[in-house]
Amino acid sequence: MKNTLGFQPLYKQVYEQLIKRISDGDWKPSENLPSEFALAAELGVSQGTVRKALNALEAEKLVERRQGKGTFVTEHTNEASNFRFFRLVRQDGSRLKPEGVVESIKQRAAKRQEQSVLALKDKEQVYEIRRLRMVDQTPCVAETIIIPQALFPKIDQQAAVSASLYPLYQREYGISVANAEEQIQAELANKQTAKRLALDVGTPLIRVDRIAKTINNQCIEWRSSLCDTRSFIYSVSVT
Amino acid sequence: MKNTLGFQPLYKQVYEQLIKRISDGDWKPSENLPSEFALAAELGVSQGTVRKALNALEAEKLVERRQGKGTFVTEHTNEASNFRFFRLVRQDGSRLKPEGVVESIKQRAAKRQEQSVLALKDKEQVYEIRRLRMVDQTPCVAETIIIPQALFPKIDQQAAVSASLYPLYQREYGISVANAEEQIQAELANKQTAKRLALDVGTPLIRVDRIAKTINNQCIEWRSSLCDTRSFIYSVSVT
DNA sequence: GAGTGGTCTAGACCACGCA
DNA sequence: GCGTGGTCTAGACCACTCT
Repeated sequence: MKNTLGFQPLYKQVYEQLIKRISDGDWKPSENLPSEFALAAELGVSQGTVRKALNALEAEKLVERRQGKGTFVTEHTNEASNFRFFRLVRQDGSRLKPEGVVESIKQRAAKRQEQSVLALKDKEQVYEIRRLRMVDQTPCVAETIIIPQALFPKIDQQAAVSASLYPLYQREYGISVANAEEQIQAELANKQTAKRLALDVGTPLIRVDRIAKTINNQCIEWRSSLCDTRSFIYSVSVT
Repeated sequence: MKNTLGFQPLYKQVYEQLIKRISDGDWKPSENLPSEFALAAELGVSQGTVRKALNALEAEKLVERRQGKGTFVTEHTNEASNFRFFRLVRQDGSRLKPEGVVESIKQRAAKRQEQSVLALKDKEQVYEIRRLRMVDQTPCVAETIIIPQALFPKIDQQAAVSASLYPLYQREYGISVANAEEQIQAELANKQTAKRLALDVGTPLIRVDRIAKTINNQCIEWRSSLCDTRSFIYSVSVT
């Protein structure tokens, strides 16, 4: 790893190298990476350069570093994943702990739009998961989740689909969601949605369309959530 | 600035010191900060420590650094400010350049909720600005903006209120918006909103409530935007 | 060419976690 | 007491900008 051929700064090369090895599964979630000195020796760079790469990985939440313990691949626990990706909060700003109720899981061929969003081949299979998220026994979000069958085989036989999905993706399939794009629109509850969320037809809802991506920017989930925002509010900070 | 008394790391102290001097106006927007070596000499620390502080400031978009030129206090231009804080995009993801049409600017006493959000005293005065944002001659957002009169004197006499406001705040009043919290709810267009946005009563809209803060976390604006999301979509990335 | 930030290195010392 | 990451320093060299 000399700098003679590379156009990229050394620490960037180290960064990419580490990303590759993490996504290859060289180190599992919650597993210890080698120490800074060990990585530096292995890659033939100084410890400071490795540190810069590791700090960048930490900033993107791909690893967690703890003084005295070491560097760990970020693990999606139910709490952390929920805190990071579930953006509905109470009026006072406090966070929710929603439970999931699975309505249905179907396997079918991907529709055209799903093919393009998830980069699927023609006629490729997907799972369509329909869930309700409940807070205090009251439904507040109706989700439709589309994931490629090839990436998540037999997920319809998993009992844990009612919990947070991202920990399941990571634990059972080795797929970690690294970031997501969300798009929000307003719409009215139709008859079916009204029934799912136990509210009146014509109630205004927000539709949150999320495309979730891995560390390699591969799109692995398309999730559409209809949220009743009378009790809970979608909250985000702009920096 | 020795480390004997400080509980904080040196670079953090430097960081806070620089924030203070920026918000005191020691350096104006788009003005050059001293070089790393000059700051290091002045503060009695090494250049590497100053660099760490400056990089942190850059990560929070408070300064911009350019190789060969120097470090500058971030300037809110119309384009940059719009790109950063205006989150509606077209269906294809491309960004909008909205124009503003001022409907009214009134001065009045702050209401109770405004007092608490903006940390105002009883009976303190605010401006209430009502604007429409237009794209291609079509109104898509109806805004109500509340700002303390004490911070923005005579803003009702400014011609530039129809443009992006944050550049105006910075240029005319020396107040820079550093970050914001947005909360989103769905609601139906009432008669007045329907008229403002030229759509039917009962059309579903998203209400985006934004609280904008300065570098010192002082809340300086409360903005409520009603957005027609049939043509444009609120877009945000979750990391 | 002079001055700026960007990269890379090497080494010292500190704070934390654990056996 | 050892190994980890966290801080701080000092110095070398590179890349970019301006004059």
